[in-house]
Amino acid sequence: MKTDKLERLQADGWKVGSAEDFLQLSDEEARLVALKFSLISAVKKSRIKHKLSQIDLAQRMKSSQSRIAKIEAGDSSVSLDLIVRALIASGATTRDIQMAFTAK
Amino acid sequence: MKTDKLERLQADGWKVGSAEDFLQLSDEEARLVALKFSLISAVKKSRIKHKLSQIDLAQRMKSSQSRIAKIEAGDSSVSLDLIVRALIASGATTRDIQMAFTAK
DNA sequence: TGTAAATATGTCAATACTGACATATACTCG
DNA sequence: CGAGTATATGTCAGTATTGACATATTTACA
Repeated sequence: MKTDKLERLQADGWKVGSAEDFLQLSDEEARLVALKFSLISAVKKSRIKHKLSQIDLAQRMKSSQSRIAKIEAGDSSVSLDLIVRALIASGATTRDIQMAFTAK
Repeated sequence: MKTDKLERLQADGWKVGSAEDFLQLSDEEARLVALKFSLISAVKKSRIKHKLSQIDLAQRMKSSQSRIAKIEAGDSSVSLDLIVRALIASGATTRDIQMAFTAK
């Protein structure tokens, strides 16, 4: 992973610790972060595909527009639960979710 | 889903609301719950497969034995984040995780 | 049987996540 | 250029989730 991306992650509040820690970041942590970003990307794609605005999606899942924006922005305050909820509510099929999990 | 299972879910703190609500439970909610349980099952399988005790797994992911027990018991206080962390820390491969999604 | 290891259950203070709100910025089109 | 719509950002009080701990129960096996 490139240094500028690392800096962005840190600036966004992701607890990656120091650069040294990050480079030694356990495979487990790295995989979890990668998984989250993969699902986030799938949320945005699915929402657009189904022609839903952030407000539409927020209403479907009883959340708020600002929270959908935070999900798609990769805000560190967003849980995996919420990401998957959004993905499901956006109309993604089980196969879509599976592929998001599989994608590197 | 059978009534006794519904009662167990409610007793365990899952917010499924009344029986009527549950029967009308949105497909979204049902899919999320199903996904969680599928992943939980995968955690237990993977931990056993890799010959790890709950204490071993807890140490790997810097959690505690009691929390691992709660994960595997399907405790409603456990987040999807923690379940996936456990799955990854237990040694499950990306393919294992994918299969957990595929499993009904 | 006994007993050591593993797993389960209950609690709680600390922390993380939440929806809601206000407001700012960006994007369409006329 | 506006005006309307969509998305982004910052904040916060309420709620959910956390690791840790004590303790109970189950399991494995001599």
